[in-house]
Amino acid sequence: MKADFEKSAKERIIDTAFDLFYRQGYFQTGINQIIDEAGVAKATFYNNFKSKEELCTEYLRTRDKIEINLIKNMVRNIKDPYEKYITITSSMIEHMKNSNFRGCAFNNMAIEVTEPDNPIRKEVVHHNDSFRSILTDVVEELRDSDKKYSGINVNKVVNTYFLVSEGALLASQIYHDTWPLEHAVEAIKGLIEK
Amino acid sequence: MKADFEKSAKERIIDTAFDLFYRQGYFQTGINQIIDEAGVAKATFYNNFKSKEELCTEYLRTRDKIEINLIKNMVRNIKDPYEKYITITSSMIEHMKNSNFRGCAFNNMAIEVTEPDNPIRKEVVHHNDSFRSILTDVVEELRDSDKKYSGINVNKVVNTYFLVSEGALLASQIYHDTWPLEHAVEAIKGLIEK
DNA sequence: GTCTATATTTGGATAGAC
DNA sequence: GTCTATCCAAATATAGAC
Repeated sequence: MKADFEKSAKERIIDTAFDLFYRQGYFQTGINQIIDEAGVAKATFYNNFKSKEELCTEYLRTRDKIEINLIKNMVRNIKDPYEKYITITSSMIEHMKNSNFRGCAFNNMAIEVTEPDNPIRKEVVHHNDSFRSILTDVVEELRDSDKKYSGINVNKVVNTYFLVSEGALLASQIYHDTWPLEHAVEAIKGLIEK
Repeated sequence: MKADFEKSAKERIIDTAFDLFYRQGYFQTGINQIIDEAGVAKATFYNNFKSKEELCTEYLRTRDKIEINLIKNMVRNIKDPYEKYITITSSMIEHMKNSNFRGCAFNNMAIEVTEPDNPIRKEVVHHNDSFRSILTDVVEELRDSDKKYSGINVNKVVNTYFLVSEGALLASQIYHDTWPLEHAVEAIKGLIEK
């Protein structure tokens, strides 16, 4: 990780957006605050980004790379397929505590930006697709790991897992509490017990 | 339903907020647009509401009454307990199509308004509690309706049902498609089949 | 209670000097 | 490329006449 003074103006702007868009939301964060905290002049901002919207899509692409890599590394570092399956959801509990229960940066953004065809929303869909793809790999590996899991219908389990985890992340944000995620862990255990 | 010209200024303002806050979002809807479309003067607005935030809480209280009544009436008008259980989620499919996939007005609002202690968020939590309460009634009635359902663990089913339906509503909004809700219907059927 | 007019701040975005 | 200064529109909210 570079120190701040080693970073280009563009990197500092994206770093700042990373924090502010997530914590405060998109429409509650103005360009003026971003350039103040990034320590750049306004003209420098518009020299690097043609608009606030373009900054947002670049920010989301950066965040997607980071978060997807984090999940992939986490999955790679766990040997037991069942533990992989559980940890994808259980690890969200600590994440929510650390982020003051701000939930999913991507889904939050899609809810704020209401127009379905906005480029920002395409990044959000892409991130959800990537997450579902990881889920599919993990559930397939689980199914093939032991005879007792051989009856798993991968698509059905992945779809329900996805809905439960998204719902739990959202409910945890609404209630400012971890109970929805704790219940989600129990629910996804139940998905493969039939 | 009163005609527009019969309504007070306050009623017309809330009607307008009802439409605009949902369709455009809270921070993308300004007071100026609201008073224009409601056909009232700005001073009339501030004579009836002390701030935009107060309008929002009153709007949410109005919407909560309407939506909770709709669900309660729907449940009341269905005789079969299993059909009640299913329809709570399946009816959301048409709702999403009709609203251009804008999802849940309450959860959207809580995501936009980031401060956990904001009065607006208390209305959102209250609405979710009311929905969970209806779910509990419906699942209890299902459990008591037939011996084959007697093994249902009401709390577990309600919690998972809640997460699946919230997740499906959100995913349907993100993907601008009904598939998450269609899958959710299948998933909640599975919850009581064990 | 409802109007017009305005105060004040902030939004996103640009011009022109260096 | 980075700076200061500025433009213009829109935001929330208020004052004062009728």
